[in-house]
Amino acid sequence: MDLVRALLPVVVPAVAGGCRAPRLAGLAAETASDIARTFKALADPARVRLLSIIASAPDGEACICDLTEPVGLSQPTVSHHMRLLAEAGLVTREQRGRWAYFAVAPGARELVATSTDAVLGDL
Amino acid sequence: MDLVRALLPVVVPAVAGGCRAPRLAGLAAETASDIARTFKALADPARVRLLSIIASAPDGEACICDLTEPVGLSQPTVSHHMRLLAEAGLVTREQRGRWAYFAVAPGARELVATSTDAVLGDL
DNA sequence: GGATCACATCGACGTCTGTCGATGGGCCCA
DNA sequence: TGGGCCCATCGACAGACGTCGATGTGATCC
Repeated sequence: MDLVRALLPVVVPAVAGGCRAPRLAGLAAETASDIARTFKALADPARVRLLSIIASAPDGEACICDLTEPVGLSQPTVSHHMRLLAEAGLVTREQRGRWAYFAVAPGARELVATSTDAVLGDL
Repeated sequence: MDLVRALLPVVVPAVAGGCRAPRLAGLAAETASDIARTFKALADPARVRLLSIIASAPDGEACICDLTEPVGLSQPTVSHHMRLLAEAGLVTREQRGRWAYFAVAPGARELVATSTDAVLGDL
């Protein structure tokens, strides 16, 4: 039997030898996937830059053609990233004439904050 | 010339037709990569679960053998994920005897918060 | 000292993801 | 009505990523 672990203040089955996990539990698999999806949207340098550009824009919004050049990516690629950000609920998309204007979603900051709390615990 | 965009309160070169980007600027490429690296560590369901398990553990720490079963992954895979979380500065690793104990890093929550502020603006 | 245990590393494999050029669909202006 | 512009979608491709079994490395126990 292992003395070190036996002294730990957790309920451990009295089995000799080996590591007996104290049945720890965390987030459910589905919940974890939802949270990961939010962070995944922020897990790419291009999307981080795109989001920061929009957030710091004078009007708080920008269209694809405003974003292509600053990030140095092709138009389809920028469009693809914006789609992911929109699907994650981090930006909103508004079609005005030929242009598609993107703005940081109202609940974006809170979405990240609550996700963080869900993982780390909101104590 | 496009009337809609010409009325926008941004300095736009007087060029006829086409989208003339108002030279928007956001985070630097290197800064964006650093931030994305933090979020990337949280962009996987398995790592989200692992982190939440550790955060909710009675002692605030857990070893690999405590984590393998709850997430339903092999030991090498869990070890791999913990390595990534540690490299991201989200968890700390402490070797005690045969076991490696992982705990949520002291500055984990702040790391995510400051990263979020850097992207969305800390207004 | 030999057996056992916890963990890290390695090599391999399938899948996901970021990127591009080409193309198509709307909208606007002349 | 025709042409030009913005944007989304498609198909393709390289690279990154998650996962596993097998193996190596220390530390512990008998």
